[in-house]
Amino acid sequence: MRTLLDAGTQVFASRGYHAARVDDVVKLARTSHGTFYLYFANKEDLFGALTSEVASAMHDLAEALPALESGPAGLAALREWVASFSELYDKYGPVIVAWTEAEIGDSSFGRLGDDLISDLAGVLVRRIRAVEPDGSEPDGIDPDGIDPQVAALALVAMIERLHYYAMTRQVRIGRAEMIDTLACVIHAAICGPPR
Amino acid sequence: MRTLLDAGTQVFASRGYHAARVDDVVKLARTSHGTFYLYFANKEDLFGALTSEVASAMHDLAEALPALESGPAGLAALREWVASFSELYDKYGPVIVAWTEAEIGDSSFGRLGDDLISDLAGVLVRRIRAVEPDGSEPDGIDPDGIDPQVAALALVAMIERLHYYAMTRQVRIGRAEMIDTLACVIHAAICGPPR
Amino acid sequence: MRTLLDAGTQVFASRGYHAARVDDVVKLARTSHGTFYLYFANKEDLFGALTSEVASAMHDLAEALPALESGPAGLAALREWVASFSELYDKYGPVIVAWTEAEIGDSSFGRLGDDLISDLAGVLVRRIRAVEPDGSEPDGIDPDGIDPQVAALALVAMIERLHYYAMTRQVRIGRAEMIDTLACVIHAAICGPPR
Amino acid sequence: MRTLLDAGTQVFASRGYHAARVDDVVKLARTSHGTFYLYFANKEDLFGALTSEVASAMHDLAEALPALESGPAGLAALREWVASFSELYDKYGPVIVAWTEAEIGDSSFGRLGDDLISDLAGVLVRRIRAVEPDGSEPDGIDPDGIDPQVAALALVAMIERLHYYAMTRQVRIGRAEMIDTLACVIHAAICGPPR
DNA sequence: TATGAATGAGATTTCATTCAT
DNA sequence: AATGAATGAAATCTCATTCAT
Repeated sequence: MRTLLDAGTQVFASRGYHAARVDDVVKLARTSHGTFYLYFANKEDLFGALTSEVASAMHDLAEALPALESGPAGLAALREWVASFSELYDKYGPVIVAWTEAEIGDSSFGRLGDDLISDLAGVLVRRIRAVEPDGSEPDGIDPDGIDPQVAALALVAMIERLHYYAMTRQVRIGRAEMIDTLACVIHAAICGPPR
Repeated sequence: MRTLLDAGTQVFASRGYHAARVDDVVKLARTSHGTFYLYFANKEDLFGALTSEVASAMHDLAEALPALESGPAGLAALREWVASFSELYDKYGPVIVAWTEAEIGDSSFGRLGDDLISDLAGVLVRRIRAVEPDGSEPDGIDPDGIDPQVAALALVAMIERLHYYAMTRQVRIGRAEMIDTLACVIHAAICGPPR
Repeated sequence: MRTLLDAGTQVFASRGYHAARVDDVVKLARTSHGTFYLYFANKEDLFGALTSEVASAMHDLAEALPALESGPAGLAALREWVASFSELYDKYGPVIVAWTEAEIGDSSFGRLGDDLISDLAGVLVRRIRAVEPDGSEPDGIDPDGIDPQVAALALVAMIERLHYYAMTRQVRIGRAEMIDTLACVIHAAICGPPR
Repeated sequence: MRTLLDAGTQVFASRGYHAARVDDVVKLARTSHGTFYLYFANKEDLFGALTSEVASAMHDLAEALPALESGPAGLAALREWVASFSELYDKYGPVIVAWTEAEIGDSSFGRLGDDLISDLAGVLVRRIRAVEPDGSEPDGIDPDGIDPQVAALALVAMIERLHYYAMTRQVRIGRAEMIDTLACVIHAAICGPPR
């Protein structure tokens, strides 16, 4: 069972969801087809088990997003959070990558992916609004015509996709540089530039 | 031929590369299997034709990225460019989405996807450097520890992925809001905030 | 297609519906699995094609059941009809036999089998009632407590099952004897004994 | 053991022999696969135990078939016997039904089914012959060209199959009507009509 | 050029049976 | 005696590709 989950993670990571065969998983787990179908109804079921694990970890991480404050302290807190995101991505990256692939052309996974992104974006929107609770002029995001919802989604997109690039592309991106860059861009976008 | 390319675009868009069947393409194009293999060596070949079309359009767009200048004029120019990106994504988005799926676990496609992203990021890096040619203090991206390469990749990630969200998610994102937001965040990140 | 139907008939006849494998059909038809699934969705589909052919032939035969008259002329007409039933059973027997097996534990076939029997019994009931249109004392079926519906069903049961025995058992039953016997028993049951 | 036999009866009844899974039996009996194979060599073995139980009960019933006498007394005795058949069918019907399915295309079961029918028909033939021991003109079955063997088989077919219809079809057949009808038709066929 | 029926390799799925505990 | 996880042979089904017309 655990063996199958682990084997599944590896196979999905290396071949992607669609190209992965139950046979690959079974061989890697050094077990039989019969055993596989004893624990999982099919490939999708195994994948679902993997993704829901990730989804809940991500949900917890989203909740942990700190209040966004101007100044070095706020930036440091944000950098800390981005670092934990990276750590999570290290652990679950392969599954997330396969997930982004699996959901294409298959709505049953699309739902999950949606939830994960929306979740994170939703928390971010609340943090953005908290920056300017009195309607005062914000330094960061230009108030004219910019929807915090869209901004949040854009920032989430950046975080997710840069990690994806880092994991899948041969372009080598340093861990620290990635975290610093993300934290700075997000902080600048929301709280305005360092003064 | 053109019919097959169009049908291919639609099919790859709705089912993804792996789940797409030659049969689907052929039926949509109202032609036969025989004809398909007359023009394309195989499924991959058709897909290659589609992606290289996208790749060259994207390459041209990357080259058209304007010089990044502070102030409203620079922002307006950038917004213009983001708008053309959106337009291109309207046309080629489905292929790009299928591409991101196809390349996972298949190095023959990985190369192309890499090129597209690297291309855009490369041009962006040159534009970022141009902002501060004399090594003077930049207002935007914090000079301490931030690699322009990584920043460029992060911004490209944001652009690409937000468009992807807008295309595939039920989350409705307004076209204008998306363009404004991307332009503002990029501009703020590189040139500093509007003063 | 025709080859597959014929091969199907043979295979269902020799191995029964449940034990029949698509592979058997394909081998006998000297074609491939691919071809099989080109014409039929699955084993059930092929079987459905076979049974509906039988069902319509049986329906026509039921309609041809003659009016039941006392005396040698009535008996002769009945014998004629039973003979046509036998002929039909010669042709479709294997399918009917498989059908009676297939419907067990599978309601989707039960429906068809039901229709066939009900059809025949329904016509027979009308013929029985016609024998005694004025409510006069019938010579055959005892009027006290005997439902013509049940009697009709009983006779249909006898016809069907005796043919089944003749086809599947090693007990050798002569064709002529079978027809004579059935005609006599039915005639006696409905019209009374020969005088 | 008894639990397994009972569970087997239910499962074979509802799904038929071929579609029945050992797993179904084991689950219904609230025991394990291991235990199943402790008592039975395999699925067929369990089925064999069930059918031989039926076969011996049927054999006893066949022997109990009364002498066939003309007149109300003979009819009453016959009705009594048909009633006991019905009772037995109530108990063993499901197994018999599964049996008729199992034997198709599988000679190892065919033997048993044959025996049961032949048994009953054999006794019936002796009873028919007893009606006319001196070769005198019988009132019932027309002596010209009718083989008592075939007639016996036909009547057995009717009895068996009508009970089958009653058990498996939605056509509602009243218990009393069924017994009356069968007794009357058999009696009329063999002993001639009531005078 | 164009067709589409046919192919068959390869993937998925089932389930009777075994065996270590 | 009893268990039930594990097995793997055998069945079902799919679809990219070919080829005779």
